[in-house]
Parts: sequence; structure tokens; C-alpha cells
Amino acid sequence: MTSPAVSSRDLPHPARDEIRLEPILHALSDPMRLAIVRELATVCGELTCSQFELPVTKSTTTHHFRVLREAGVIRQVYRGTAKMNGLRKDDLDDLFPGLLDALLGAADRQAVRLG
Amino acid sequence: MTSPAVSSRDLPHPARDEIRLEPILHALSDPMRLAIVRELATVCGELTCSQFELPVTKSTTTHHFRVLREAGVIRQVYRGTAKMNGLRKDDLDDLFPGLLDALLGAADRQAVRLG
DNA sequence: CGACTCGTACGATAGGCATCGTAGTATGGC
DNA sequence: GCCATACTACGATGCCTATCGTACGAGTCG
Repeated sequence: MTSPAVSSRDLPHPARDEIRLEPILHALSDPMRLAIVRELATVCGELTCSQFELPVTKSTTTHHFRVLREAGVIRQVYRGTAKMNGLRKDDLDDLFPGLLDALLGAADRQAVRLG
Repeated sequence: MTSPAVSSRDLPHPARDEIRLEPILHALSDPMRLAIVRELATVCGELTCSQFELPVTKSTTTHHFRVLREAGVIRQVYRGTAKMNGLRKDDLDDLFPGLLDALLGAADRQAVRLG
């Protein structure tokens, strides 16, 4: 085996050139998904799906992560039974410089404003 | 008459403090509405609803403008039979500095990339 | 092998929404 | 007053989606 073979299962991600602005905005317009992205941005690394404390069932959590992945916002990869999630900051910064930071900054500012 | 009395009809706008990020992102995640905002940003002034060349009926156009207004993205005011539309750039820049420019920049960049 | 954990798939449900067409209201000019 | 213009209101339709529950698959550890 030449590659590390993280898993036999692999997940469909959009290529960088296929990432569109509208699906990104749609993905982030859901409070649950915006919270996920904010948390991913603060840890600045990878988290498993179950490390998020979301007030929804696991099925719904799976759904939200898939929407984020298919919009090109996060990258998901299996490691054992766990699925690691990370922001596609490199690709997003390349496609839309400053956008991710502006969105995260706006979300932070709103969180402060609303207490 | 002391005020210019633009019209007896007035439209409900969210106060600046009531504007939330999620509805803004939802409003801009629709290609039609993103196109409207991009056009408003380029003219940098006010436009009537009928000055937009959108491939939908007037009913649908009215709907999109209302979504944008209720999200706090645009300001609408009647002047005679016409309804003038303008970006709420001042309020948005105050609430979320840099966000609007980042969004418009991303939209421009995507438009260039897709030809 | 067997049990356990993590996440998926699928169906169901309820609500939201983009779109249309038609009928209606407000404003301005004749 | 009457008509044209600009936009709205309302109902209908079909699609999308956020949520759940249950049943399942993939991997790990004993």
C-alpha cells in the first residue's frame, strides 16, 4: 500500500473549481451549520462529528455535515470509525480571498452583540 | 408640508439592531437576489424595481425584493408609483465591517471565473 | 467471533420557498 | 373623473429541506 489508506470509504467532495458562492451562503445561512463552522475555525484543526454538542439527533447532524461538505466548506475524511472534519480554508481563501474571515468575523460580532 | 412626503405607504424595515447574519446569507444565497444586490452595488444609488431585467415575473420580483428588505440588505421607499431600492451599506458596514465588500468581491470573482 | 462505537441510509413528516397567474390598490397625468 | 403605470396580495403548485426514528454497515477492542 503506498498511500496511508485512511479508510476504504471515501466521501465525494467538490473540486476547488466546482465550488460556488451561492451554496456556501446557503450552507452558512443555517444557524446549526454556522455554529459548526465557527467551532471548526476556533479549533483550527480537525474534529469528529460527535465532538460537536448540537441540539439535534445524529441523523440531522450527518445531514448538516454533508451539506457543508457538498458546498465545499469543509473536508471530511474517515479515520477508523471516526470522521474527521476540517475547514477548507486553503481552497476558500484561494477562490474568495477574505470571504471566510469576513463571514467568521461577522458571526463573532453578532455573537458578542447578542450576548 | 415639512417633510418631502415620499408617500403615504411605508414599508417595514428591520431596525439596524435587528439585522441578523443568517437571514442576510439566506437572502444572498439565491442567484436572483445576489444579482439584484450586485447591480445595486454597481450603480451605487437607487433603482426602481422595474429597472432590473430579471427572467421572472413581476410577482416573483416583488417577492425577492421583500426578502432582501426584510433581511436588512436593501432599503425601499416609494416615490410616486415607483419604489426606489438602495443598499443599506451604511448599516451593514456598521454591523459587519467588511462583510458586504467581501461578499460582493466574491461574487465578482466568481462571475469572472465562470465567464 | 461478539459486543460496542461511530456514523449512514432510508422513509416519513412538516414546513418553507421560488415561481406563476390573476385580481386589486396607490399614484400621477389628462 | 378616468386611465395608465407600478407594484402588491392572494392562492396554487411543486420542490427543497430540517427534523426525527429505526435499521444498518464499518471499524475497533476484548
